[in-house]
Amino acid sequence: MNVDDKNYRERVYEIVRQIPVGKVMTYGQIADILGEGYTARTVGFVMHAAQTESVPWQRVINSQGGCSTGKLFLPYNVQQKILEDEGVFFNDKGKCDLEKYRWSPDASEEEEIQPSLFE
DNA sequence: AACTTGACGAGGG
DNA sequence: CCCCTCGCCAAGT
Repeated sequence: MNVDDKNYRERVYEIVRQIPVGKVMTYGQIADILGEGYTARTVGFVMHAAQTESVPWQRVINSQGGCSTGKLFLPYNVQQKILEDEGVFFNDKGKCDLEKYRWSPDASEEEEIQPSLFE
């Protein structure tokens, strides 16, 4: 039952570690995968400490397609810079096209083999 | 044990 | 389309 305690963070890290280069996920998206009881705020809180957990924390952005790193911790758009370096394009407003870069774990996790792909 | 904070998000103006 | 408000939850004081 209490499989969670503080292990829900591990679940977050596991999910984030699966995000491929050039793709991103939103806090709310991850919270939704964790299940009921978890919200985007919680995921954001976890990600705050993710930098020391060897996870591609930069691939998690807000639902608006921008980086919420808050300009108070990092010099400035460090996260955006890294993502741009990974191939994610941001417009002059600091937003990227989620429809294009959003990634879902079950999309390539559970469907690891696609028979009809060779049709 | 209560109050405050924060890498969020949806909705209304 | 931008801005403000309110709701949500875990952690730190």
